[in-house]
Amino acid sequence: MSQPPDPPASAAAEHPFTAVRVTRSFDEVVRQLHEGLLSGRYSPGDRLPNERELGELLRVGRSTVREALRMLELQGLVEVRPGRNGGIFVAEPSGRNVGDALETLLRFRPPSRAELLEFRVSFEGETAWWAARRATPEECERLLALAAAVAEAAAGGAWEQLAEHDVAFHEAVAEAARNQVRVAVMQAINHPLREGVMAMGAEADASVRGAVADDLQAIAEAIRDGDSDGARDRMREHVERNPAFGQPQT
Amino acid sequence: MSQPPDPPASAAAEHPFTAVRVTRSFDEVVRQLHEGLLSGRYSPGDRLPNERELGELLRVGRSTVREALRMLELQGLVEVRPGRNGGIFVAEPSGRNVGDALETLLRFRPPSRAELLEFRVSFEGETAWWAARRATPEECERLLALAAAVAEAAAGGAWEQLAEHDVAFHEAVAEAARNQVRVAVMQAINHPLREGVMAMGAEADASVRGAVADDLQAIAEAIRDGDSDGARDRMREHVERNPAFGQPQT
DNA sequence: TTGACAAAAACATCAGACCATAAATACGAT
DNA sequence: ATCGTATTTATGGTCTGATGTTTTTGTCAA
Repeated sequence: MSQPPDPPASAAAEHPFTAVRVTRSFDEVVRQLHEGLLSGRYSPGDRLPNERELGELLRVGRSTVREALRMLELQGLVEVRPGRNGGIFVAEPSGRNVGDALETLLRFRPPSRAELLEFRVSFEGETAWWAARRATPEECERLLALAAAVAEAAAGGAWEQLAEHDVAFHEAVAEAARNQVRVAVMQAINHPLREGVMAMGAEADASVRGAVADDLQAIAEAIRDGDSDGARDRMREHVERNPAFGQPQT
Repeated sequence: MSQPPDPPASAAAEHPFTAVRVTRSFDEVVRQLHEGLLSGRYSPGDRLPNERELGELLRVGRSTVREALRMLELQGLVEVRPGRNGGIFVAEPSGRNVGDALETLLRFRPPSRAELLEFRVSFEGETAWWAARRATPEECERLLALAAAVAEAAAGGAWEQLAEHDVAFHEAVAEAARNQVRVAVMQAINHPLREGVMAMGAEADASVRGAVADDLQAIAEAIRDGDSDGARDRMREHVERNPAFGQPQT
């Protein structure tokens, strides 16, 4: 987004000068593609002109287009597929990429795990509070089903599925809270968390695993009963007991 | 990050199969550069081999290296400078890029103003709470100075500066809360907010403008006094009174 | 000392070729 | 007709070499 205009960013704030920055042409291509995607002329799944055509339209070389596409791809705005009937497709924006960015940051600045936990305790607690006030009966049912699925996976030792359902549960809570911002943030912090959950599962003993499922069940019930304070407190305890963030190594 | 392994992502979760995905070579280059940067052999500011040399080392063409570099650059891991004595430099990882990613997402899935406001009330309130417990004397001084700057700008009708300082104040609170995740989220929600603040300034009458400055002053004082509950409540009131969110159009 | 100009080192861009992939199509045997 | 295989074709993936642009450094003369 605002990268080209102000690279120094947090630098001095007293001089009215800003670093001269000549726009590289692939940055301009990125900008134009962003505008095109925002214009509403495309829907997720639509195919954009291919690389060669884009180059002609924008009057730039193919490699320039490709460098821009790599950025769009990393931002999760397009998906590129090779082969006949392949091409450049508009993607469904999701918190996924924010999560990837956060994951990268945490990989390169590991000390912030405690910070992430601290944030999650308050954020997820609040989210549960709102979910308890807004969840529809269908959503409550889904939450209970997911809690049950986690219990089953824990009993069966299926770590992968346990992680999958646990993440789904947290995201479902955010959706029940009816707030896109929360959904985005939840997706962002849950993706990097996921491997951590799996790593934990492999080590944790049965009591811990059972506790996870019990926690989720209690949260789901509180949300169903509209007990917002209870949902918040139980979620906070759950997150605190299960930081679930393993070493984000390769 | 985890992009290459599972493009379908949220698809079926019952089969143990994962989509076959041939690794493009620039993805491999990204992976190796990540490893190299994580290895600890480089410090921020160090210069990596130039594009041609990297291509030779990794046995790939220069365009492949460049596509990888665009991604590293977007992730905030390297900085590329042209010219003699230019090259590829290791960057200091920061929450900035997470903020950019979140900003991109919000640009493409604009949340309603109500949703953003609701999130901000709780998020910024909590942030102020932590700031009151952790701010150093220098940070408190900076907060008070920023509040004063806002008051001055409001009195003088300098909307641009008012917005600038207001945003800086909120980010300074996040920094005082000593949590990178909060800083990243704050940066993310403040960027789209900024234009909104300016739009508001042009319309608001003097009393509103003065109230903004008073709010910030009160918040800064509560943080200085270590009154965490007071800081949180005042911040919540401030945000509620000043949603300040224009249309996030181009 | 100053200014103008040339040289050098790096990224930026382009054009074109060729490879790899995956779907569509054609074709031939059953 | 149906199935399986081969060919075609549209697309992205990669490499190469040439050329442009930007920035710093060096040089030389006024």
